[in-house]
Amino acid sequence: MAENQKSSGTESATRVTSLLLLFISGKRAWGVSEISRELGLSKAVVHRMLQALTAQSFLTQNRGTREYTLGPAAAAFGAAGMRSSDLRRVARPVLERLHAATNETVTLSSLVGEQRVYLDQIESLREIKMAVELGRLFPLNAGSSGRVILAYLSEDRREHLLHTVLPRITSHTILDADALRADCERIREVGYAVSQGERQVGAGSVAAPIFDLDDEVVGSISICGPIDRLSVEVLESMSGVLLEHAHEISTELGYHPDDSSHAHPPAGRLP
Amino acid sequence: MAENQKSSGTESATRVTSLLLLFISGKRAWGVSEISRELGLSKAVVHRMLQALTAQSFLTQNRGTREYTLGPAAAAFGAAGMRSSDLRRVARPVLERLHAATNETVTLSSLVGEQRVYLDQIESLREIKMAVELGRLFPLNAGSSGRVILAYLSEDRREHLLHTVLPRITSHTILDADALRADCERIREVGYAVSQGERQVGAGSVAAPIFDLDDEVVGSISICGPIDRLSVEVLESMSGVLLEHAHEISTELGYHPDDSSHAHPPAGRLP
DNA sequence: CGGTACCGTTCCGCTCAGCGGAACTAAGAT
DNA sequence: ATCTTAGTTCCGCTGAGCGGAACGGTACCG
Repeated sequence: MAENQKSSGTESATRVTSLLLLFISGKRAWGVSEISRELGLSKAVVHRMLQALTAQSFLTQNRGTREYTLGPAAAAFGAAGMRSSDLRRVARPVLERLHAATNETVTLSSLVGEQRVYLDQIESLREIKMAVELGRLFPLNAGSSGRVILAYLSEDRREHLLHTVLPRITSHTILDADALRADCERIREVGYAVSQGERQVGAGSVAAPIFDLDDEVVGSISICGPIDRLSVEVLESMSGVLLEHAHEISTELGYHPDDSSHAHPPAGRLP
Repeated sequence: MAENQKSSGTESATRVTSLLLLFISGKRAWGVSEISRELGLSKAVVHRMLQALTAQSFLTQNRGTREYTLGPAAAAFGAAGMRSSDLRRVARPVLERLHAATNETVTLSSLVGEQRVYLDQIESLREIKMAVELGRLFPLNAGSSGRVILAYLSEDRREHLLHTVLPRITSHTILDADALRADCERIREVGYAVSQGERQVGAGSVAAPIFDLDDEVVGSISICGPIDRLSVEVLESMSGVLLEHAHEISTELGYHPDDSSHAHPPAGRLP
């Protein structure tokens, strides 16, 4: 998790972002030494960055424990990010229809670096239902929403990710690279992913990918809920309507499957 | 607006945050040259920072216009930032009681740099009601929630702010520095601020400050609604209950008005 | 359709921001 | 009392990255 990819641009900016990203990776409060170990930077550097970010209200320091947490500027920054998210805005009405059609919780995830984040959800109206935590990062190997993104990533990025240490979330999380590779292939054949209890015990979900106008995967939508209502068979039976709705979002983002504006599936930013 | 205060910590981190903060100050999309002018940095520097931030999904670049907007990683901070706000968590139950007592919309604002942001609200149950947009930044000179913060800022910070160009939000926004100074003094005498139509036409509000354990103002709560229900007299009559609730929040944050751990109203971070 | 005025992007040599090892203090834990 | 681990501060050396200049692209002229 302490991987710093060869960054374009200035390194100092990348440091700031990776520091900030720590605070949405589960753990809320961090100390200087913890961060220094996690990012492989000297305590002095981390301390100075934390001071700067605290002065700008992006972080706040707990007087007692001396630990840092996200501050009001982070909240404002995030709210602005939500508002100006094309994906979220475009997906909202489609999610509403999907929710009406299934009466289960439906979610929207977005790719962020080599992880994903829940950008939106509409909860089921049933009494027993599932609800996810918005704004928290999850790895791509656990759960259908993540793995369907993994399956449609460019091979370079997928392989790079598969060569890192994959985190275990539940006892059902798949960690083996070969198993993941095989599953990704299966997912690409049918167009959607199904999972049970990989990210959240007692939960089942089916997810479909969303593409942008460059034909690259940018996120996914899912139907999810308690496992005793959503067996594999039920999830499979929902894949049709799910795929239709996912495709609708992609189309509105400018995706054209038959588009050949690029010669082939494009890789990075090389000419 | 292109002010860079003498920052503690590393300057490069401050640069990154001030760049990010640009994107929550109204304008959604920014180009390299615009930012370079706004922040007083060379285009080369800005370009490199933008590349780094884009690679990390904090920003995305519009292929057509080449302008940058907030990306999915930014959106991830929305929910996460809100969740980890102490102020918000502590204030929530108090806001609920205040809402029950008044049946008007009640809001929570937090100081961010020289502006404020709405962190939370509970909307009135009436049909004609007011609702604010969470996570949006507003200047301190417009509206009661902002000005009550301004009134209790340290004199240094207040004067510094009054010497900058104040933005006009509505035709009723007060811009004159002397008028603001006088109003701040009046506010400190009674402990609360009242405003009508300064930030939002047709809206009236009364606001009280919230202090932390350093006796510094960190935010405010307000009661607000349509002006024809909330005349100045009505707003004044609500100030008592408002002040009680605000005080309750401050106390839970560790505020002790009779505390003399510091000799006098403290300024900055000097020993 | 050459001229003009922007835009974003890239290059490269110089320089000072800031890195990091070390020293220090504070607070638990043993 | 001693050990461990936390956060913070200091200072001299150095390479990350600054910024002026040059370049290529696009849009709007007259």
